[in-house]
Amino acid sequence: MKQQKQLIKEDTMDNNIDKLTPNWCAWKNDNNLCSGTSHEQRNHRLLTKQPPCKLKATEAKRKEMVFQKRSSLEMESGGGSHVAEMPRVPKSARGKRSIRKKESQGQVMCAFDLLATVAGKLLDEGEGSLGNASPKDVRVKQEQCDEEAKHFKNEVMDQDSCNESALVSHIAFQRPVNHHGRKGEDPEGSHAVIEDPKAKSEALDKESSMISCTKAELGCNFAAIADRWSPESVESGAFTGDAAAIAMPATTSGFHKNAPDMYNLLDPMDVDVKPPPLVSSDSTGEMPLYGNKIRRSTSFPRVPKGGAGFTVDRDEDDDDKSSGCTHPSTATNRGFRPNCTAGHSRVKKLLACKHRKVAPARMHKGDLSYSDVDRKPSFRNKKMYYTRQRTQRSTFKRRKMFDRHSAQVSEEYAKANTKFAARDSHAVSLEANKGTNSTAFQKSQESSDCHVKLRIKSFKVPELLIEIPETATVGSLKKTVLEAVNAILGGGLRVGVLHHGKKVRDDNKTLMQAGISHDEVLDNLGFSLEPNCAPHPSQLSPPEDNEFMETVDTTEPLARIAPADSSSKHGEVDASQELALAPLSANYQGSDHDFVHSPGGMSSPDKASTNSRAIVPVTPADSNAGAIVPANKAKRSPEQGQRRIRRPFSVAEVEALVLAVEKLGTGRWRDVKLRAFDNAKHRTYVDLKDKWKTLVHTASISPQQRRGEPVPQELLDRVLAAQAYWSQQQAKLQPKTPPLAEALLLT
DNA sequence: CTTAGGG
DNA sequence: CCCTAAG
Repeated sequence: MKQQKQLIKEDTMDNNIDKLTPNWCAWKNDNNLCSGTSHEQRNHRLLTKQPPCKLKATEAKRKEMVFQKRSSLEMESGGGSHVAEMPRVPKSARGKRSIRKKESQGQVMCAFDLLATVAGKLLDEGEGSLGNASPKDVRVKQEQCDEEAKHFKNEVMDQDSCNESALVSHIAFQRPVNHHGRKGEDPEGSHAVIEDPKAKSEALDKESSMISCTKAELGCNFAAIADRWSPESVESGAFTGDAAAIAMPATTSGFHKNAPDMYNLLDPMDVDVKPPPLVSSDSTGEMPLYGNKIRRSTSFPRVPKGGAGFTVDRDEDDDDKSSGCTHPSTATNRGFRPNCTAGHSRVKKLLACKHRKVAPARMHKGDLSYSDVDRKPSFRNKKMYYTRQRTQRSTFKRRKMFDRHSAQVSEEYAKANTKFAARDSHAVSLEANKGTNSTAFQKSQESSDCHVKLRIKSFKVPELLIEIPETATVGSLKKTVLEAVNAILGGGLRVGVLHHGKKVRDDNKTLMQAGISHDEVLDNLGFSLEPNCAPHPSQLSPPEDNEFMETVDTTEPLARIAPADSSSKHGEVDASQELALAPLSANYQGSDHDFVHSPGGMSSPDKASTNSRAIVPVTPADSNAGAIVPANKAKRSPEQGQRRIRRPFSVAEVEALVLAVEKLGTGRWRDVKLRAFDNAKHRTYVDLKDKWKTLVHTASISPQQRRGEPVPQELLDRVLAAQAYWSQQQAKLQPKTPPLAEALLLT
């Protein structure tokens, strides 16, 4: 056992070796054999009392490395299973190196309560920290840009550029620019016109006097607004002065099926940007404010500086049938990987969430949330995933209380509330005792057209955790904060509608049905910006919503934060940020490939190869999707003990699993995990083991008795074959029987 | 932390 | 999927 571990460590730590042997799995196998990783071997050793062969293994590893690499490659490619092993990133590199380093350097997290930020405290506090630079408050982050980091960075860049253009084109294509009234224009023009033909036609069917837009629509509108919170707009102060004006057509329904869409990260892109030019400029890759470093900010169209009114044009049929919230991993984040990665790597978002193990596990490695902080120990571990998950688990109980508490707090922070006030009545402002308030809204209603017009003066943003070198400039700090905000708004944002303090969950209800009518006192209508996590039932019930109803005019603050020097000449900051960021996305991507490729036979080669560079959303299987989402998706389960959501294995995953098991054999689930599901953070080796168990069972029962997504018989056959083979091996207890996976495969 | 198994 | 005993 020990030897095994040691060897594994070596494997993971020795970058050089890793690099020399892309196909480390192969030689690792060998090592395992030597080190007696497999049961047979272990057993054999025990039986034969063979002394551990640590040295032997190690030496063998190096000596045979080359050979192994070659032969294994041949073997794998020839064996019918095209496991295009992507160059693996040594665990050591994937882990939270940055974090580890940070810790060692006595960095301190600098948490900005966005709320406060918005409330205008940011500058005071933020700058204060910088200025006073008490070692405690400032974290110095000095990451070394090792080759891996660079590599990753490059990859990220590439991908991003692709994404960007892709996204832009997407936008351009799907959303012919619609110009709509801007705030201040006559009632007619100020209506948010939803151009969805369906909606329109349906609208006709409805009583014009009915306020029937669905909540989803409302949400979309807000998402649109949120999107406006772009650097440009902020910089220009547009956001500040411009209250977002939304007018919901009295009779716009028919978005039902799109409802889930509102949770989709793609939402922001659906916003109709007023000036077409902007879109185009974006597509050209112009990055007004941030330059290349901040890609995510350029991922979607920005609102013109003028901060002109805009409208939401929501129609896109959603490809995501899954309620964006329920399946965070799969559905929600597809479109925004870049955002997530970028934003999250540097910003630790405190997602509320009493999410249990899941959430942390899903966070990107670069993420460090409060909760994570608590688990510091884990971060030093090379095996992040496992560690994390486990840690979570083990720590979970102990931290129940804490979690609960933080969860609540976070939730509060996570909500941005909106307040509506009759147009004529000035925005109502409640005491923001908590300072958590985020939004101030004004609602203007015109009974004449039955539109409920809302004007959002400001939003509260979820709490953010920001880390920045103490050598960073104030400007960079501002920039960072802005970025953080953007990350949230752009990627992990959801809008919740509160009515009378209660969350209105049914997106298909019309406003009228929900009791939100133009002639109602809308003071009870509120909106909340929430992390784009899977909104779990539990989280939806917050009776305390009222707390969020406080209204604070945060306009000013916002403006102040945003103006960060667009020209960030703070190499340090950027560098560190990038570093932190790059590995993340790279990892993700890499894993992506890994995953996609693993299934070799199954997934079309094209797909696989293309995928690497493909736009994020393309995620084929799903396991990967899951990986992404995790980042900003804090699954919140009020009940700490919430069971993990069930994620049925896709055929692709099954194939990957089968493939891995064929090669590694049963009983080495951790390796299987590493090999085939390294990126599927939601799949633990236990899960894989269980899956295999069920697969074996499934394979042995009649097709009629099988349930769920049918697994190709071919795979099941392989399962049985592999199972048989490996059990036999185990039975034989033959130590020196190398994995005859090939044999199996060739059979 | 991993595995193996039962639930 | 969860939980736990064992190693």
